[in-house]
Amino acid sequence: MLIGELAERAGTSTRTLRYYEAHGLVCPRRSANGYRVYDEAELRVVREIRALLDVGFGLDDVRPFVACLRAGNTSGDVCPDSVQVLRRKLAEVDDYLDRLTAVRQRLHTQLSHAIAHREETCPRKRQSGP
Amino acid sequence: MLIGELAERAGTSTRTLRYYEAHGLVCPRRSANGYRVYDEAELRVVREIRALLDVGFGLDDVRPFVACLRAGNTSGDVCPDSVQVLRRKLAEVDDYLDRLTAVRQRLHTQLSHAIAHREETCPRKRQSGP
DNA sequence: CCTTGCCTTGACGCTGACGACAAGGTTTAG
DNA sequence: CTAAACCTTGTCGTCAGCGTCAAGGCAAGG
Repeated sequence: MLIGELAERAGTSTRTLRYYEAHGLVCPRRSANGYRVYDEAELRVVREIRALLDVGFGLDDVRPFVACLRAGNTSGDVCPDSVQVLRRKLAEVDDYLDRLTAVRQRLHTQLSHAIAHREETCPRKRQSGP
Repeated sequence: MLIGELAERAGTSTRTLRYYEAHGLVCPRRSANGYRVYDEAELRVVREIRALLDVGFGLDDVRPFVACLRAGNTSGDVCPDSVQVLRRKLAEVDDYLDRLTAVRQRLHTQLSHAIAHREETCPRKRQSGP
């Protein structure tokens, strides 16, 4: 399978695949003319990468999962390193959720206050100011 | 007040203040030698900007609040445009919270599954594989 | 006069995951 | 022969909010 086919089957671009390769996530063989040749297994790898990136992982976070798949596992998340990343990411997400919830609360309060204050400040369009 | 003093009092850097100016958020007078001169009111403006950026707003989102303060209001969020931005941002945050919650759920499930699968795959260090 | 410490503009660096384009080689079909 | 449709490497651009020099002007103290 050449890069174009893999890209289409994985729902991404050739640029992206070359980018992953440059960062050591995939390492295709080369045919005589220098073309990248991927085998079927790489499709699953690329899909794993994409899925994890979509969830907010960085390329570095993805590496253990790729290695896990390469090690012959049917799923990329069953290896210790992957589990560790999962734990860390879960904690990060929890943290972010907390902060975001706090921000939400703050915005909500601010909005209510602003509206109330507006009622008070500009009850009608007329103003009696100096 | 010169730029250095404002930066320190606002808890930020001179670079940041010049950046805000370049993006039309502050517009100080200039003294004879070309130095930026800010008055006290700008301190509140800069603090408002910082507070909103910390909450995840972009510079464009901040503009209405600055204008609102400049219009003489004691608070930057009482003007219609600010309220509109607040509403939009609140909606965005709610949206993000939803997605993040979904991701959290997914990570949680994946983690449980991975650990369970690991118990199953590697109960002891020995393996009887092919 | 010299140093110190402010200030000025200008321009590049950074982070991440690519998109877009350039300039060219290869293979196949007509 | 040539066009089409693949492929190659390399380089620059993107978004945001600054950090970090660089090179120089201005003011005050010793």
